[in-house]
Amino acid sequence: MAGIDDNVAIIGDWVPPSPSPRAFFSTMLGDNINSRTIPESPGEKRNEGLYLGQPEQMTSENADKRDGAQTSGVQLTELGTFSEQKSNFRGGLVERMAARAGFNAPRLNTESIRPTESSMNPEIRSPYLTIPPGLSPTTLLESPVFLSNLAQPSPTTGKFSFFPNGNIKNSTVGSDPPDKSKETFFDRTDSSSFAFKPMGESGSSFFLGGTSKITSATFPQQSFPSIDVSVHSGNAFQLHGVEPAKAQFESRNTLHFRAEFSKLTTDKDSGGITVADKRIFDTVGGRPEHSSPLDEQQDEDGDQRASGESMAAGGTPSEDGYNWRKYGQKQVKGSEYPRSYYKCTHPNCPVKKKVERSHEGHITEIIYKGVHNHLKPPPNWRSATGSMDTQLDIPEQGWPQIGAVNDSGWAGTQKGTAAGTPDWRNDNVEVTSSASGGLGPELGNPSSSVQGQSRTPFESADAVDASFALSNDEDDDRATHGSVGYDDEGEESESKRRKVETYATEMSGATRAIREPRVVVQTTSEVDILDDGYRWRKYGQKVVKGNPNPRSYYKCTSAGCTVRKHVERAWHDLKSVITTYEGKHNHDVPAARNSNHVNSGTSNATPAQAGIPVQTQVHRPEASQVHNSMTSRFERPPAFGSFMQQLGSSAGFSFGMNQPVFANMGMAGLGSGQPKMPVIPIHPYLVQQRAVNEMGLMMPKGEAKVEPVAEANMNLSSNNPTVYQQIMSRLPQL
DNA sequence: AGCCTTTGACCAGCG
DNA sequence: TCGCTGGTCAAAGGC
Repeated sequence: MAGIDDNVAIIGDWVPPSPSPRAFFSTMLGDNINSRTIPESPGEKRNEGLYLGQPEQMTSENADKRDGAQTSGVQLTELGTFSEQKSNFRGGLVERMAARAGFNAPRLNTESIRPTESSMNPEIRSPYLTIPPGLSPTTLLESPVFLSNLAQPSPTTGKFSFFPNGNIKNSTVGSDPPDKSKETFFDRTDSSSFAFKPMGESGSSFFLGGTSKITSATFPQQSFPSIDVSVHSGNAFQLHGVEPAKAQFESRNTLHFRAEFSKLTTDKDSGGITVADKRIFDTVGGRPEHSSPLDEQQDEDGDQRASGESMAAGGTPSEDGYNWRKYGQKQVKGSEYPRSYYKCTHPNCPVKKKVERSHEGHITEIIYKGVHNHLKPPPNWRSATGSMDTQLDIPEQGWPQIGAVNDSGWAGTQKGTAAGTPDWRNDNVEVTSSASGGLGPELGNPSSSVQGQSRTPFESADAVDASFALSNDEDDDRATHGSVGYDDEGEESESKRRKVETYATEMSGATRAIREPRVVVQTTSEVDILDDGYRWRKYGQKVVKGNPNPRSYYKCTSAGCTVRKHVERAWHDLKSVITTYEGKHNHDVPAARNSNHVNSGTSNATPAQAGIPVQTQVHRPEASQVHNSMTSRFERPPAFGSFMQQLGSSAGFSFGMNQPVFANMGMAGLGSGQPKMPVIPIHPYLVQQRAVNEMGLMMPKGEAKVEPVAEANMNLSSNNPTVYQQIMSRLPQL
């Protein structure tokens, strides 16, 4: 298989571990991608191909710039070269990681890899998943591209939805001329083999492409969609499939969706794939937009855009099924487009979302925050997305929370991992596990503050990344950030611990004045403890200097409860999410969540029990004071498991959740002895994110990453045609 | 009348 | 303390 080193290197470099593209493809193709080399010349289009996922590229405007007509397997083939390129870019960290991991990590020069236009521009943000009007973010995540996601509800709706129209077939992104390797790849790819036909329309095919795209490539047995998704949600994440560019996984209660769907046709002459159609889905809007160079002129882009825009702006129910009220708009620094702020119109619903829209009306980024505490509006209010309602809106039963991972949903996956399947996730279940079960026991002890760390792929076996720290100290965030990072390897643990202890939260002045007990929870995984069983209302978000990742501030919504927390991801340790609790306890975890622990299966087990390496460090006894019980808090919300089960049952397919996607996928280069990919924790919203995680696409936002296409999903379809079909048939019609 | 968008002002965190 | 920045508020207006 692909060299482990490469994998490791990539993984290490990319904080969020994910199967290396090379390994992945190697496995899939049955060929050693490593052997394939492509002449590199920075600035060449081939780079673009690699970064199909780039945000800008995904946009129609960018599409024009590109040789969009042709795509090739360049990305795929080039994956093998990523390591080399990337190392240059972040060599230091990578090397350290590699050293830690005990292997030699090839260097990757991410810069060179990046697309010329956007990637090089720091200002440019990685493209997120753009969901077309009519498509809810949910839909996107649940799209065929993310087969694994099929079993997952939309972040906001909890429903399985599909693309309004279009099929997802094999796809490739990039404008580079195909090379042999590419040809081989694509030749082998059966464009029709992976035809994903949503109920809606059959006419068009969608491809999720690289960086800003979700590409679903068809493989003989498996299809590998490349996903470029940025999701910020309880655990935000960005996936950049093929696109080495960036997948960012932020542990926040926000979701970023930016996706571009392109229809590609195989151009054997060129040996590559031609982008026949590219569509950008606008979450807010109701329908997909055609942005591909080819179609752009023809389609009613403008009209659609306008439509979508109006829908969003108008506050009409978006695809997610909820109603939103725009309460602000601002030009955010560093963002090319204005950001609009929306609140869920439902009374007392804390959910908000931020939408950045391009001048053309394309939604370039959507960030969801919070969890709906209510059911969706009547169907008639909703768009055709066909979202499901009750399942996600489960205030009482608990919304889908991370905790339930063990259940039918992600838990299943983990179980598979635990089972010994050479699934990288297994070992890395850290967050998920810890969150789901591991944390419970550890953090559950109110009497002691605990810092649990899960191991990251990069770290040595005994090392643990996810760290949960309880700290009462007041210090500044900077300390925390430092602690989270990998900067100090050998002393990392200790250093982190110390830093964490000194972690200071900048809460509101009032809060600070009170100096209430503070609990700092740092997780390597994506779990930010957002769904710790309590209900939170986000009351602020800000980007703290020194950390590109915004910090979200939450208040406990329980009457009389003064507990607050803020969640932030360490910039240098993208896997790490720092959650700081502050305030005292006057209530228990909401009944809905307390009952029925999702974790009931493995989740109840400690991380160690679950096979998840966890380190715990006692920091502050005070932590226990936060709320009444830390245990319940850190235990996975019961809802999730139930949620997943519901999904499975309702959807008529149960495989998805428990299916060890990667195991099945046979993650190349991810042998049992290989470094493990961290599993993304499931967030309230994160069912879908989870899917992304499984794909191993999570990457730090803004970080150039070489990511394989969405393997997991692909695998699903190919390996489980029946299930796939079932799912498809059961998907709501748009 | 109700709901939403627009938009300037305000607030709070941060350096 | 001031300026910058992001997020929110709230008045005004439109549908």
